[in-house]
Amino acid sequence: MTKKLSKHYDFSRAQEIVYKSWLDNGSMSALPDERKNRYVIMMPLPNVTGALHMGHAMDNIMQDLFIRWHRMLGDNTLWMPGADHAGIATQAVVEKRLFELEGKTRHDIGRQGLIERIRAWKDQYLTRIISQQQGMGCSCDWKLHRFTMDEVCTRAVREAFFRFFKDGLVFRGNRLVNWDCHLQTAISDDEIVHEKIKGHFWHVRYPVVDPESNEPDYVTVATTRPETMLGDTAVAIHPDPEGALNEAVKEIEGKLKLASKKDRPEIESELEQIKKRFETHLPRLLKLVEMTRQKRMVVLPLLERKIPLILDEWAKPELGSGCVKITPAHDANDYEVWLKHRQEIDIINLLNPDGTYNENAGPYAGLDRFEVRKRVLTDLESRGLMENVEDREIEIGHSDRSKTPIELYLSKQWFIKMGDVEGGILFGAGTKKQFSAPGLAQAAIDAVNPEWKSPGGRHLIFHPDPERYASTYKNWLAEKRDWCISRQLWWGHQIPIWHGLVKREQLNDIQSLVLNSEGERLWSWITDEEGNLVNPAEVSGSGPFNLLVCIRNKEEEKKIIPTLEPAGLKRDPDVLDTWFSSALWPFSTLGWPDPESADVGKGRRFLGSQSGHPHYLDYYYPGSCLVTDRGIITLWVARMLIMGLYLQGDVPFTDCFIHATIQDGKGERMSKSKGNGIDPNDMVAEYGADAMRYVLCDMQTGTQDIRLPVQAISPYTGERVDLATAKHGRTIFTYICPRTGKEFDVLGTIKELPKAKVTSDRFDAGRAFCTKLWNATRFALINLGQYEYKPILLIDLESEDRWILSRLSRAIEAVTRQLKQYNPSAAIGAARNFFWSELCDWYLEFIKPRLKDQHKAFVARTVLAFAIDLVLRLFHPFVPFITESLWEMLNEQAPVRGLEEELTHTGVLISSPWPDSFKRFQSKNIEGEFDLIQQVIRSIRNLRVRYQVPPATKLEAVIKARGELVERFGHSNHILKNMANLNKLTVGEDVKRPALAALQVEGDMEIYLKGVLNPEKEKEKLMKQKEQLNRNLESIKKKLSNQKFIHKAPRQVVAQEKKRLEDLQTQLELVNRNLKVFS
RNA sequence: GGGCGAUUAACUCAGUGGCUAGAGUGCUACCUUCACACGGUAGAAGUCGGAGGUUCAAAUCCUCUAUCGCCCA
Repeated sequence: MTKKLSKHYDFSRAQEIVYKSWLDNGSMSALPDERKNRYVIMMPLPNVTGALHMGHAMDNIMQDLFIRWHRMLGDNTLWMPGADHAGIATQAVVEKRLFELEGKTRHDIGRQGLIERIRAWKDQYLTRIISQQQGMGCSCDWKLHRFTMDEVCTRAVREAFFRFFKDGLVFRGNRLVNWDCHLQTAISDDEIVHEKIKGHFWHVRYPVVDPESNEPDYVTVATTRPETMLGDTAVAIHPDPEGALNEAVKEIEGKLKLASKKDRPEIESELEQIKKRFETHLPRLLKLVEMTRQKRMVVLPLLERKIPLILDEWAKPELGSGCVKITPAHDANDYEVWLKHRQEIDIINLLNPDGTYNENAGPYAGLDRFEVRKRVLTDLESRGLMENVEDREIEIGHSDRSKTPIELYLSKQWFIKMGDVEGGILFGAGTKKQFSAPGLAQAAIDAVNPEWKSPGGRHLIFHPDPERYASTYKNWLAEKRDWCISRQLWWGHQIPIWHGLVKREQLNDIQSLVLNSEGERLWSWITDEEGNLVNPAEVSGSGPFNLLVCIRNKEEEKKIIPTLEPAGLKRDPDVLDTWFSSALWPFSTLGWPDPESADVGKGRRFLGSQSGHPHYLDYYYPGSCLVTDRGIITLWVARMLIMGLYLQGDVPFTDCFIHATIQDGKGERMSKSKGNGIDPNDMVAEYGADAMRYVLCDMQTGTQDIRLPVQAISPYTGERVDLATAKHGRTIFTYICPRTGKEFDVLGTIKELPKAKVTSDRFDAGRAFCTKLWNATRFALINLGQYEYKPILLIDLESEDRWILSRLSRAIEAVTRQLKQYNPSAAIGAARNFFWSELCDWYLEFIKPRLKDQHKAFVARTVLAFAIDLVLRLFHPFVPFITESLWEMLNEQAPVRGLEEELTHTGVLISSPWPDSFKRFQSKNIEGEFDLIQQVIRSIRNLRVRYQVPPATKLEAVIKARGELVERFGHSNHILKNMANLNKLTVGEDVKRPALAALQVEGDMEIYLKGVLNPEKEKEKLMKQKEQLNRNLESIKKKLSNQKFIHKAPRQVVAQEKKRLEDLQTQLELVNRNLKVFS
């Protein structure tokens, strides 16, 4: 059968068969058992927004690598797969499609209608995502697959929210959101496209109220959005304009000192202008500061409203007039100012949700924002309040979805309190791991402190660069900014709070309901104006009261809603931030709060205890390692830590491996929506899963970013077009085929253009590797013949066997060490280096003669089978399909492998043991000997190339070397003759230089190749060598003559240099002596 | 604007103070040798972004600077 093995690996067939066998054997199942050593990875949930791209592939393959490695190490492994409903992103995609295809908005089809559409979308993409993951070989337990909106997760979300609420950590407050006036929804920062456009900077005068004779009668403020002035509630001035100007001068002077000549004039003029301000602006600003202290006011033109002057550092004396208008409800910076001055100034919202101005805009009420701008400008002009207008490039945020300009809009949102809380917070309440910490954020910060330990004795470490990523994490958490958890969406977990104004008498009904429910099943509070929560039982007054009721679960809802709704309480329409549910992922998936009663759905694995083993939550929480991209350290990792600590009393995982971000050839982040995303399925189809995995593993070094140049396959010629250099067509998603000059699309955005597949020739290397591995194993299988294992003694081994075993042992050590250090590239590099450069390039060649020799074949076969077995194990976590296929063939040919003892295996590679390092095989002597042999063989090959002697021509060689070396060559004579294709080899200390022979000086050896000679060539070569030697000698001599080096450098380094000097001198003498011969 | 990081061969990347700075791809020459041409052998190719500093010694540490990327505002 093996003889029929094709030269190339048929990956598509192999992948299908192998994956099915893993599924059938239950090789990927996670079941609690008696093992104490577990390894748990919770998959970073892909969004159901769309299909996966190469960034996800990297993430999944890194996880699979570590899961497979730990499975082979004998750990009980769980890799939990799943997907995220991704609220905003998914709803946006579906809404966009709805509008494009049917011209409808969500309001046309209603909440239920939209949710159904999104569910259908989700089902479609979830299927696609899973097929992509299975296609690349992910060995997760699919029977555990979770979705953030399935029953198990939904229950966990409710429970978690309830606990936060009950502990007083949820509150409602104001917040500026990005408002899309067209779609009438808040949108996230990622959905804003920033564009630079040519705009204007209008300088407007605000008259001072009752100015005295020595006072200015107006202040000038500048704005790019004049219509927002209607919402101004103050004008700010820097509290210390002189100091601020001095600072500015200092800074520019500092810049000037370091500036290049070219940049100087510009900086000098800038400096000049600021210095002038001490005369032109400062007196006026100082006067205004004084007036501010006297609580003076200015008049807001058009509305004739009096607004105060305030002191705030946000006003920059070095810019504009030095004064700045404050519009808290429609500008993020101004809102910050308002927060600081909320006792002194108002906040005025001007907008209606549809983008028209409301009653606060006085005469402008009811007009659209664009119309308001026009009228405000005309009115200011006509009143002579417009000082001047500048042209200026301004940045405007547009909604990615409606393409209309974004407004900032003040709205009520729900928050979780991240800061410290008086009296601290109890973490892990009700578990065996209770502890107290000052606040949610603080607890998560503590968790990365190496000194800190959870009650379970754990903390979190980032890899591969612990400090860098921990600092990203800590810096973000240290701000302790409250977490806004509400979103004005329909797709997601609706906030389980019912609220509204309740009259005194109805309050009693609700209160009795609270009292009637059992224990802690229900919790409710009344908010006061500040958003603080008060127990209804303690409320006095006649109302109405603003009441919030949080209901813990669906069963309770049924009982309580009939009372709540008639009383005027309505469920909050908002849904929770997607990250709220994904932050619970490490335990919501395991059935928390109660695995025994978790409703897992059809065909899924039961999470309760079975066969006397603990249930999933007890057994698999806390997990081991989170594998993700650095982009979500704050959004997700930090929040998982908070949730884990707060609800379980322990970190959700002890290690966090941050892998590289994949970029395209231009250095831009890869994403499907940019058109530079590669679909892993396409690569799997073109190159095979293993080839793709091989390259991704090889690319995963320590650095943050990896460029993966992408090419489109031209639909016209089938040739590859590099997208980093290709010319764009009419949009950024279309390119011009260089051969035909015709345009094609990479995303399918323009229907009349053909769509090109995106690929990358970077994967060629992976395919080449797979072919090599395939053929090396094929070679072994062919040559094993009727091999039957018998134990052999180490004394039976030839020197090349001992050499390859020594190298193999070191390779196993290196791969294992690099995996421990989270360096997949170095790990696969060590494995490849052994396999390709040592096993294939040398050892297989060494043993070819023995394999043909009946008497010598057995030992060679034994070592060969042994080495191939271990190579397949070493490569399995990286390239699982091909290794598993080859494993099956190897088992057929040679079911038992081993040297002195049999190697154990399970029949399938996925669950066979990771190799021990066989340290006893390591020998420096034998490795040194083979270094020498390789050196000689290379020299002879080199001579052949120089004299163009075909490799097939047999030659005679003579080596002159020191006595100890001569002895070494003694027992490897046959190897040298074989590898260098010699018919005769003479080695000795005193051998004579053959008359007609080319020469290579290698260290202190002289290697002669008989039968060819060109004195000129020899001379040239030796001269070159001499030059090189002299250069090196000079630098060493210089070093050694430096007394400081002799005295200060470590003794070892000095000794090493001295030794090198000697070696080089010996070699130089040899070269010189031979030069004389040819002259 | 703040933070983090990158800049090393044509390309993609290793290399955290000490041999002549490495690998893979690509390139050049030769080789269809009975595992593999998705292969083999040999080779060419780098003033380590720039400037300054610390050190006996710098790609590596420090300062500044340029360019690019990411996160946050």
